[in-house]
Amino acid sequence: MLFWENMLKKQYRLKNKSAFSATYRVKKSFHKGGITLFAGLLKKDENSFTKAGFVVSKKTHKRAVKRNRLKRLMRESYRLALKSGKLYNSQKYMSLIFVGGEHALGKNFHEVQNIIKNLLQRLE
RNA sequence: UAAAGCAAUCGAAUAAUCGCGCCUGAACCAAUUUCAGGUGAGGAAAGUCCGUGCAUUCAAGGACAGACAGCCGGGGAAAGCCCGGACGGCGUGAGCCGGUGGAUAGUGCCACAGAAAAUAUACUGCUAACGGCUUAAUUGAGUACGAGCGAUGGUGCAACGGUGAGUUAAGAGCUUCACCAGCGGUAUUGAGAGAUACCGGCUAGGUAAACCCCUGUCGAAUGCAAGGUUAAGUUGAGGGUUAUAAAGGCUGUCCGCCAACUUCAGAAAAAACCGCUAGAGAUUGAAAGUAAUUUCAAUACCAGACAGAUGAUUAUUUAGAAACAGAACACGGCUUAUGAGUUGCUUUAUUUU
RNA sequence: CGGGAUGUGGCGCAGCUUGGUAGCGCACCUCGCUUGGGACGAGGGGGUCGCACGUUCAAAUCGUGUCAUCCCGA
Repeated sequence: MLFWENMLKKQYRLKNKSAFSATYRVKKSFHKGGITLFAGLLKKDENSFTKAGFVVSKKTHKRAVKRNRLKRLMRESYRLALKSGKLYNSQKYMSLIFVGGEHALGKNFHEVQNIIKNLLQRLE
């Protein structure tokens, strides 16, 4: 389980456009507190990494600083969840996308962390 | 002490734990990965309002359009840029603001009101000095017909210089006078925009952020998702390429120029690398200049991503809780947003000496 | 990153070119008609013209700046 220590380096992130649209096409989503979680297909190869993407749309807020802030909080929450092993069933999927909405913008780190944790628990 | 004005500066700090992009080196090496070290957002990175570099395509050249600038001098690659000055406006003041050529080149517009809104004398009016007429019969009285006048006119942002006197039949810049405004000329002064003084004639409405005129400047289009390289197939190869007309392309239009057609083969999507950061740079010092700025010397190399790196938590401190805000090819400006402070100079008011 | 538009009563739109009165439809209020309601008829109210500064005698209209929204291209 070495890769946990190095999680969210470049190769563990969801990157290209086709992978994003493929994940969206599954239409498996959960919503809580302004954050929406999209999950992709189940893994075919157990050794491949689960890739995660974080999205905050420009329509959510105009200022780049506030969008970046929410993205960083979501990424940090996911990283800490990985580190402590509280991933539940999320690693069965090839890809995960977290989409930040308008209601999640004002929240601090602990609130975001609880939301992410709750979303991960609901994955089957 | 209080309130202001201008200029400069700063754009949270420290520690611990967990993390990220890029570069260099080492280990293992096919790639990955690991370890160590270095480095890692702004004063506005923003808005994209101007101007450049750079790149590609087109362009023989010319004409007309078109765009931009608009007091003077200087700086600058250039700029709706900067500095110094002039003039005008605002403020008790320190200071601040100004797209500031031309209305005598021409055209247009100036609602309502008002006689009239720009060729003033059509209208309302004033005048019996002069001519005429009536009366009386020398002088006088009447009459606005001729003639003279431009003062009077409930307006309006604005009424063809203003106020006051003199002159007159009534009147008037009427050159008769005083002061003021405006125009022209001369002299002095200044590098110039201008300033000051004197003289002259007697007067010219406003609007050019209405069209426009004048002076000056400007190859055009597209923007790093430009554009180039890697592997095959990012189209290529062969023939034709005379004339006229229409459509098309080349710069917005025209002159002008290019090109047109056909045959064969091919045409799914994505990726990596270069461009990509050594520069109209940065910091420090010296010199020239009122300043903008320029020159010289020294020092160091200081983000380069591509779903896109600076974060999270805890503790302490200022102020228990820190503003506005995130590089995406680069640079010079402008504009806008911005918390708590600090420093220097200056002004006004009050109090004390 | 680049380009183009639009902001006017509660809603949807005119008016801007050529500057002087802000208008239309729906909605709202009152009255009439009706047993009552709707429809219809008559009357009425409601607008900082996104915001700020400027030009002008005068600005929704002209100029500059700014804010917001929408669309398009790669």
